Amino acid sequence: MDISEVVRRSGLPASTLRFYEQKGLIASVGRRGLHRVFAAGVLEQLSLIALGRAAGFSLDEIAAMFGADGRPRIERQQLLEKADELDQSIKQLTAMRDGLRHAAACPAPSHMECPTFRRLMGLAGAGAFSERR
Amino acid sequence: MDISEVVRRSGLPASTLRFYEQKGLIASVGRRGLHRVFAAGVLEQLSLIALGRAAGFSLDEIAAMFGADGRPRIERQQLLEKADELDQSIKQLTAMRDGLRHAAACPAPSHMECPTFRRLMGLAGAGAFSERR
DNA sequence: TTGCTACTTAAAGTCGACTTGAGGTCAAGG
DNA sequence: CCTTGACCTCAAGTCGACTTTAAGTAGCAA
Repeated sequence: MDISEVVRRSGLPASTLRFYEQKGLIASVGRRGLHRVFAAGVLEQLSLIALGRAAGFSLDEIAAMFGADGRPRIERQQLLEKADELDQSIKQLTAMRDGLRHAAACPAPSHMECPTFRRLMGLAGAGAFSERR
Repeated sequence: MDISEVVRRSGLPASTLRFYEQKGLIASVGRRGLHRVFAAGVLEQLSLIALGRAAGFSLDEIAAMFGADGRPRIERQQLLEKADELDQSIKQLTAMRDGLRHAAACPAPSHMECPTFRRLMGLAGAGAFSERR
């Protein structure tokens, strides 16, 4: 496959593919002239990268999950840790969502008079939501 | 209050306070010599900013929520829209968390042989989790 | 009055994940 | 054979939210 086919089948721009290759996340199997040639497996690798990104791993972390052979070797421990992080995020986002919905429905003239809103503000001010995103 | 007291009571570094002032998010009530003097209300404003950030609003969006007087005027509509966005995120994160937990527990020798994991990969590769974070 | 130190400014730097631009090469179709 | 346009490289730019640095000023204790 040449790069244009990978672009077509992955939906990613060519610049991203070159960037990923430079970072060591994917590899081309060789060149035809100057042009990169990719193996079909690169599409699966790209899906895995997308999954890792969506789960919140950095590109460097994802790079570390590929062995020298290009096959993934993912520690189950790492998945569990990330799942726990996601649990934290989900809890916070849920509290935030409920707070926002309450404030939107709250009859107080200004949000500043709504105790629910103020409680959420207090939490945020105290850093209860820091270290996320 | 001088800046050091705001630092102490808000937990934010002075550089952030100056940056927020420059962005128009907060305002000092004047100067004592060169030194900024802040009104007590700035602490509440900072909490509100922290809340906005935690909910996923950008600093520019938050700035737009303050009237010229410094009092917040927040559209209920905007809160509902953000709540809906959060719902989306929560759904995706939940799916991701469950998928990771499954993969961690899955007896398949490699994650690549786990159908649940592969399904999640497929979704990610197809962009099902794009436009988040 | 001196001197310490906390404050001030403006500009530049950081971080992650890419994108963009300038300038160059070459495989393939006519 | 020649043109075309898809591909190449390397460096620099972008975005958001700050932080850092360098150089300067002034409030307050002694």
